[in-house]
Amino acid sequence: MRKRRDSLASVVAKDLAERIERGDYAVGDKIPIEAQLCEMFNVSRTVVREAIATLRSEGLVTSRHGVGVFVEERANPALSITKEAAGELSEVLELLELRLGVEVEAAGLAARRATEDDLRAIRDVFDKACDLDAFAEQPRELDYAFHLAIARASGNGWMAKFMDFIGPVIIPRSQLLHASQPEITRDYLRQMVDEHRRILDAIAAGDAVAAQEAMRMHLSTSLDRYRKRLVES
Amino acid sequence: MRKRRDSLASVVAKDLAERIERGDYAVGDKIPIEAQLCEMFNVSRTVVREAIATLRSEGLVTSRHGVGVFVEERANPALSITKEAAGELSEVLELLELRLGVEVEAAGLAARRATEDDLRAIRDVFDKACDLDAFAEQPRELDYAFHLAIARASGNGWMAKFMDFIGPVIIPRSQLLHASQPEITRDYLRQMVDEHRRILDAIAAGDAVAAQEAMRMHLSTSLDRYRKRLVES
DNA sequence: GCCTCATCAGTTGTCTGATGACTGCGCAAT
DNA sequence: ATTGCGCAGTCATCAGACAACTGATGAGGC
Repeated sequence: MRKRRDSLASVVAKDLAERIERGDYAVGDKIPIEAQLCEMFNVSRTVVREAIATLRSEGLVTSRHGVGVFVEERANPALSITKEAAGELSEVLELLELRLGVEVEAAGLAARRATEDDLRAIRDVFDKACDLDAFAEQPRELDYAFHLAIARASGNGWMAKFMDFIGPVIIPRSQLLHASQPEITRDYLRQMVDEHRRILDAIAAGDAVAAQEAMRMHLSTSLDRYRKRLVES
Repeated sequence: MRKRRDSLASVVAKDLAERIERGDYAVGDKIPIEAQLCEMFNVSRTVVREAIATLRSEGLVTSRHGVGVFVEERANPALSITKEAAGELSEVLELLELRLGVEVEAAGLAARRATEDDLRAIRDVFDKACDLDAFAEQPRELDYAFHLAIARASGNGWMAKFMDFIGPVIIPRSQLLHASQPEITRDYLRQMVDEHRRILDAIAAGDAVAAQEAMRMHLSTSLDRYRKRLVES
């Protein structure tokens, strides 16, 4: 009985998207004209147009003025993180696992490819975090900056983009997430710096395997901390 | 003099998005009501509503019926693959590197967590590809299906989503990409089946390290094939 | 004093009808 | 055969009205 929850426009958009995905309308096909859609869904043109505006912004269709609306070959299934998903602790855990895979590889590539500039950038961030007081103030931000610098040093644009992508989740702003995060002690920070140093050294030495291992170790530790947190709650 | 190129709605949407990104309206703030926006941009309500529908679908704002439209904290810088990027061979290469990192991890997780059903699903796809004639007909599709099954077996939703995400690039439809792909010989298919078998066996045996290594080997091979192709062209 | 609930103003959601703008196609003129 | 024109189909935009929802205010009962 919760039909009021979703607006008509979004219902129509979802339905249309489904039909397109299902292949009812093939790529390149023209979908029914506005008037027909109005009749199909028993809604006004306003609603239909808003629904199509949504699909268009998602790249599922394109409108051609005076001609019609056509199904687009969608090359962007847009990997996106929704708030709800990011709110679930278990989802954050899974995201961390994904991140581990990517970053281990990034560390390996960085060891092979990092330029002098890349290394300097990584070292800069690392040095900043060596000051435990500064590190304690922005633990997540500095940690993230370190990892981002490595992703950049991998010379792989997608990895850098990927880190941008999950950044907002790693540095959570919502209270919910903060509450569910492990507490940060002085000892923990020291350990972090140590782990960072191992990664940095391996990359600087150009030892890809060692860099991968160090990164895996580092992320596994924080993954375990989260896991413990999860079973506690 | 290109004013006719973009629809009013998209112009308004872009402008509003810019203002939001720029911080004119802070997260949580209510943006001006529809009537005011109409006045600001000198457009009708239809246009404003379509623009807002776009922003909403992008997660930049949320509408609350009877209250207003509010700026969302957008946690999705939307990792998306654009057509142009996917067209560049070098970009495909980098995407493959990213994929390698994710899939190596997925294989390891699958070895630890795969259920009976998961294993059956992987084996089904593998068996299909064992018939070299069938494999030759849809080499990329079957290979992709195998990898997708493993990602699913990892028990990590994000990894499965990630594979969905890059699927369209791995199974390219555009002529451009096909032309730039390595040619597929009978020998190559046999080798693929062999590599797949190693991965499958390791996962079935629950040997995470072996699964990771097998997967890394498998993807490295195809990465090398692409690299060779790149220097040739 | 405090709680309950009806009412109201403000805002988004939906509907309707009309007009403008653009495209593709056929047809006529050359 | 080519060119140009007009027409029908379709999307884009406008204008106005009403419906539905929310949050705040204030009246009334306890």
